[in-house]
Amino acid sequence: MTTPGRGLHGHVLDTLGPAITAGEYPPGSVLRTDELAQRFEVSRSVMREAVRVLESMHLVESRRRVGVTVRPKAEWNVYDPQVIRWRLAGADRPHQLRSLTVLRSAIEPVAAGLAAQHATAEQCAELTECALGMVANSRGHKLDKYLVHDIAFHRVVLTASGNEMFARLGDVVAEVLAGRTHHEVMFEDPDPAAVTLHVGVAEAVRAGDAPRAEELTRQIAVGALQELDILAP
Amino acid sequence: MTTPGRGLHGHVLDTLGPAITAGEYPPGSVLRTDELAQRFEVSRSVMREAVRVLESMHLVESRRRVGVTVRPKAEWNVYDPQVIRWRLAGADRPHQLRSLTVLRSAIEPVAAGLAAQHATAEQCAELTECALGMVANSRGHKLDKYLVHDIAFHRVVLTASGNEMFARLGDVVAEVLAGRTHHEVMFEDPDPAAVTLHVGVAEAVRAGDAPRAEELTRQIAVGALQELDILAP
DNA sequence: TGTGACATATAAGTCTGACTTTTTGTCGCT
DNA sequence: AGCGACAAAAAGTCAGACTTATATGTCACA
Repeated sequence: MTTPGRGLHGHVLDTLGPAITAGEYPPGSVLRTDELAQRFEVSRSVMREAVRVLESMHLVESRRRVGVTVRPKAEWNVYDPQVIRWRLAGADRPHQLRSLTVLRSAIEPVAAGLAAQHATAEQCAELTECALGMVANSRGHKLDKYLVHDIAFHRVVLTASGNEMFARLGDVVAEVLAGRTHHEVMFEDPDPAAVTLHVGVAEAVRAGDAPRAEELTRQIAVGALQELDILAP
Repeated sequence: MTTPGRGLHGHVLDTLGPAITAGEYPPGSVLRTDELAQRFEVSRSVMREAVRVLESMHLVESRRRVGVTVRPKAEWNVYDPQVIRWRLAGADRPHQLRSLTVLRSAIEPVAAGLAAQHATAEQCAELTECALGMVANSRGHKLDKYLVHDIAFHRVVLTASGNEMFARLGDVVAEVLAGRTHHEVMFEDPDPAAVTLHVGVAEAVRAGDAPRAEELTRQIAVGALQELDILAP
């Protein structure tokens, strides 16, 4: 997604970020800039830049005469895409995946309802195209191709909602869907009911039927929650 | 909220951040580190740290031989609390307030439903206390006191949901509520219906009645949307 | 006239060392 | 025990020199 390790400070972040978000340094742990600079074999300037970025994510706090202290998890900027990626890549993955799926279940139905009101003709076309692509790859071990269309589908819905906050969740949803397909419990072929629901959403959006688009998307969300045993089946 | 201007690089951010998020530099604009360092009368090291932070927010992109280019709005990390504050403080305020209110309307009902299932006894007590505080200050020009309890109420609900992503929206909701009271259209006294709804939510959460908590919160959300003319009355 | 290789200028990136500032812990005095 | 002065520690700041990547212009050749 984002270019990894761009520059020396990026390389440092690629190591320190995952370590912190994985809880390797408990809250209150103290790091010292000079020591870190030595450990990563970079200059203090580079290390300081890395610390500034971690600080802007509220992962750490830098105080004079004390050092760089790790903040409690409750203060982290958990919506930062970088933080989300780090957590998804580490031991926190299952927990993060659940949090995000609950978030999706709240957002996407509303987004679909708004999309039904605001989607352009072009977006409607994209949507049906995505739905068709899902149908076409819903049988016969074509999970990867299915995934591409699934991701595109949800991204279009979020974008078409016309709300910038929703739109920016496209990347997050993509990570969740990809994660589910590649690492979590995903049956050999996707649930046919889910595929049908996606087609229905595309139709509802095209027809401008907001309540129906919202309701169908809510059912998709229920399915996603059930997959992770968040909701009783 | 967050300590402003902590250190020189913080002061630079306090000026550059609002300027960029206000659209003063159109997407693609090129800034040069050295020039900025001169303008703000800081060393290049400090300026570089500031740029790194802006880069981590996806507000700018730094490339060799080119400079620091401003990214299009669609790529910004719009969930970054700092970015939200900057936008709320600038000309983008009304638009940002609308986006956030729509976000709230999607999240909070679900959060309330979850809170009804997961809230501790202590959280239930806090909630009723907040609701009572709202009732007590709902008449007679006590908007500021009312606001305090209103903010606390929504923060408790979001926290009690047990979802970390929801919980972290507490600050955002606080900003929206404060913004509505202080700058936007807010009648002399809060809508009595809204107050009643809050009391109802507190009761529903205490009773563990998730559907009711969700539905009542949804009605609160509808009210908030109507206030901003997002929803037809 | 167009195209490819090459040279050059430019701005970010990096490193180092010296200095400043703030904060905290400690020690001695009352 | 309380209080104030002092010293140490770590981040913060700055200046300057050097490195590296790369966009762009130039020139020879087809």
